[in-house]
Amino acid sequence: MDKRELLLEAATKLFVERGLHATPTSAISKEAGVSAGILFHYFKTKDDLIDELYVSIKKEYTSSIMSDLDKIHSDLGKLRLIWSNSWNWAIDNDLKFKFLLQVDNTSCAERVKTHPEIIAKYELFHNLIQEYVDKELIKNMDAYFIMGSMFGLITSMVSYLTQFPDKRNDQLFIEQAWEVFSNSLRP
Amino acid sequence: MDKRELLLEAATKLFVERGLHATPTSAISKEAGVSAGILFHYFKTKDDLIDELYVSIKKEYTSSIMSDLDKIHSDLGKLRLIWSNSWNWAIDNDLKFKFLLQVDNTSCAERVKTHPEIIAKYELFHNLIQEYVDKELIKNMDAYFIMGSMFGLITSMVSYLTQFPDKRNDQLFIEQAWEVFSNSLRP
DNA sequence: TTTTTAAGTGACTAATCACTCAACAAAAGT
DNA sequence: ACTTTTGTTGAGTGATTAGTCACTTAAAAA
Repeated sequence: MDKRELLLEAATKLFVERGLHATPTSAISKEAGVSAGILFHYFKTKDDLIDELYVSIKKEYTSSIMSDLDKIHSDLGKLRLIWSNSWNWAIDNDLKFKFLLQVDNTSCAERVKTHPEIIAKYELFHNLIQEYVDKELIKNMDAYFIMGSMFGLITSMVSYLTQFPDKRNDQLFIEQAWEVFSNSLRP
Repeated sequence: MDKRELLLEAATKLFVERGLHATPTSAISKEAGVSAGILFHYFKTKDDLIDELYVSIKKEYTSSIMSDLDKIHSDLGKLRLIWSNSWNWAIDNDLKFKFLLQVDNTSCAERVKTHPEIIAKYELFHNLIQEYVDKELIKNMDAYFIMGSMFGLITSMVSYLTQFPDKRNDQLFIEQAWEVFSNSLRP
């Protein structure tokens, strides 16, 4: 078992449960079942661990929302796939998603948001949105604003589905939620 | 000058700048220009300070978004006022808003979300939304889902306006943003 | 085989932290 | 005037924490 990975997993769990400020490194290594010292072999400092964890989860998220797009050929179909990819990933990885929410609005996210690989993924997403704007499939506004609105709606949907898990398989609900989302972007 | 208030203000600033986990109580009292001990005269513990800060800001926010509603008589006008109240408050109080974002997704928000005064404000808001749903002014979905969508969109709009401040007075932008919002709720 | 490099341990430490407390100052009561 | 209550200080304390280090084990490289 990769101890680095064990540490990242343990950190995710504890950070979400207790918050960054209430999770000592000793608790992380204990939860991971490894020695206290090894954490500082893989990560220079605690902040370094937080940064790397944030980057790796952000990468995973941004990758997963763009997956299987090539299998869909209609334009709105692609948008709907991104939408469902997003909330599906968030629900399947709720600890990771909660960690993202917690750190996204934090100063330590600033340190990290410039990471080239993450910027690249966002550019990809941005270009796709811009394409839709150009094709007049969605409202003619700044693509970054539209991306933000998407994330805002997806985040609130995920929070709702976390609170009411039985809605996850409620096709009527899913369809209505999609309508809320797609109506908001309609030109 | 009320030292309790000075402490809360200093805490807001530092928590947003450095994060909860990197802000010692000593830094808070220093920033507030008061002695280290007085913090524990007004707040039992550091967590208590965080809780009280969160509650007071949340109260202020929930109050302000519902203000002046009685001056408006058309239904959609009221909804639009809530919408603009929200992002105006968030922009005028960006530190406080950032603090809310940071703590909202945290385990320590759980401790506090049950606060009766906050629940009361949300009930008020919830009832208004439910009224709109009943009048078929907005989509027939669970009012809590709709509230969540509203907050999601408002949050993303505020983030955007924080990044591009010159858009704040761009009437075309404001109007389009309102359309995004109101379209999303259209029945 | 021998040497070098990397992975891993856990007791240890220096620094930091949340929080206390004895002393004092200023109102507020009486 | 005197007493009580409340606000305020900052040095001090014990506990906790991030991070180190001397050392062990394992695996590559030479």
